[in-house]
Amino acid sequence: MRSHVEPDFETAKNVLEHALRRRELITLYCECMVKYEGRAYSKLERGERVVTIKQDNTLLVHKPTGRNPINWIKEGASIKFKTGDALVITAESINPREHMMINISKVNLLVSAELSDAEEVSIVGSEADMARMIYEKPYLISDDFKPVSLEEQTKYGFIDVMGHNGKGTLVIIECKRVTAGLNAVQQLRRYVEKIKKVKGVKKVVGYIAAPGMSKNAEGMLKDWGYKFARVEPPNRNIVDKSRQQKLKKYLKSNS
Amino acid sequence: MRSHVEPDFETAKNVLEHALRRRELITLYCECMVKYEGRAYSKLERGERVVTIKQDNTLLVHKPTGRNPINWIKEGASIKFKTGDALVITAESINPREHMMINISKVNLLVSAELSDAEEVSIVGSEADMARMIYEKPYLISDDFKPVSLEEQTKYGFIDVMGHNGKGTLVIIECKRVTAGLNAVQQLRRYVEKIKKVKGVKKVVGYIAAPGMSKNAEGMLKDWGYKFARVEPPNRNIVDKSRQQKLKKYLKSNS
DNA sequence: CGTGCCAGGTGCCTT
DNA sequence: AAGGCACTTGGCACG
Repeated sequence: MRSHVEPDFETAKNVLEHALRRRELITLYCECMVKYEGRAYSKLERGERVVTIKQDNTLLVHKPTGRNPINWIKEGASIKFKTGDALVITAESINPREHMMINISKVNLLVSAELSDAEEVSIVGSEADMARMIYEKPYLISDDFKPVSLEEQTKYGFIDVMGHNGKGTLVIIECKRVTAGLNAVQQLRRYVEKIKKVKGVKKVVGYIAAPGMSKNAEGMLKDWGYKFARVEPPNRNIVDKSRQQKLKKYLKSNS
Repeated sequence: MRSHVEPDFETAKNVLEHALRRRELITLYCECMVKYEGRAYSKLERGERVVTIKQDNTLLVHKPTGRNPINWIKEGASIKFKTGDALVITAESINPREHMMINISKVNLLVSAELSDAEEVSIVGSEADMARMIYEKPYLISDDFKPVSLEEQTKYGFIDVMGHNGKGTLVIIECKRVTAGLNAVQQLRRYVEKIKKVKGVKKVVGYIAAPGMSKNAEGMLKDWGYKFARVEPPNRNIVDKSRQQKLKKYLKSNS
């Protein structure tokens, strides 16, 4: 655990190089200018930001607001430091071929430490979870739906849930965990058409299973003769409702 | 600029509340456990991470590696701190209804500062830039292409470049800055069909303009009678090549 | 590797 | 607010 307040460039460079070698996670509060070239080209004029170098050499530049880094370079970059009129950090990666340059005119704070974290996050509520739920509770689609397979691979993509109805007609289901749009319908169509061709059958029933559909998407769905089943993804928004009501009032009164 | 090494929970809570009120950017190196519920449900067991609270109350939890936060809550969350056996941070937001809880068993480092950054990043090489380039250099598509409009809005999406050929037939171009896939072709198809209907014409020429196409996408393109024009997005990979060669060797020798 | 596609996608813009 | 879509998308799984 190292912490340096307003170090000069030479000190900062030494600390940074040491921390990078030791694979420490580095956080840098600084005034900087950033240039990026690679998959695109970008320039960010001087301002105060937080630069992070992670233990896999991921490099992030964060503005004081916003969820996403304003500039970044992915893991495995080659990172170097130079001093002169400024402290300059360069990061370079191949595949994709990219280069980033951070010109730092003032280092306000520099901290670093090695973090140990073996845990992976576990998430419930993905599209796969939704498909599984439908497989287990086929009545969510219709009374006569009999699921047969999950996440079947085809050349045109993979089909979330497949099965048949009472009359032996194939049924294909495309799940979306959020409102389904035009894209979802076209995806469904691709699968239906492909399956028709491959299996040599004339009729295949196609379903969109989602919490909702956009209006245009619904129109397209009808045009092509597919169906919609309203299904909520599992474990969505189980946040306590009364607490949320109180929060709503609170935020309102403070705005 | 405040920096606290291994503060006790009570101190940390006070500092955090003060920093939050002052809208400072907070960085916290700590050992923590994270639970999230809202659009999905997730749990992350105890480990060492960096927690960031940005000046708009964006909350990020970063693992020691990887580009993206492992947990987050977007700007405008209501953030609170509690102490007891642990230091607990809760963040709550409505729309979407979400809740996050960070249970901190050890605070290794706590820093905060108010950052000032008025600059916006400027990016060159987007799809829009590509469309503009084609508009100015129509020969990139074909010798007889005459562009007329850019980013035309339609109900079924917006069309990157539109124009006609020498014979007065409408030409629609869908740009992709990376290899075009099945989705791109279906997008193009949607626009072509829509335009045919709206303008009441039988023939519309459709183009994909991209640096490349996937094999399946190419097949689909041919099936539907559309065309492909190989176009590189502007300013892509202008990184010095000889320097990259050296880097490649360097990384190889160090692996 | 490329190809396809989900993501707690995010962010932007337009109706 | 809803919808459509690009993104230096990122990330994974499968051929």
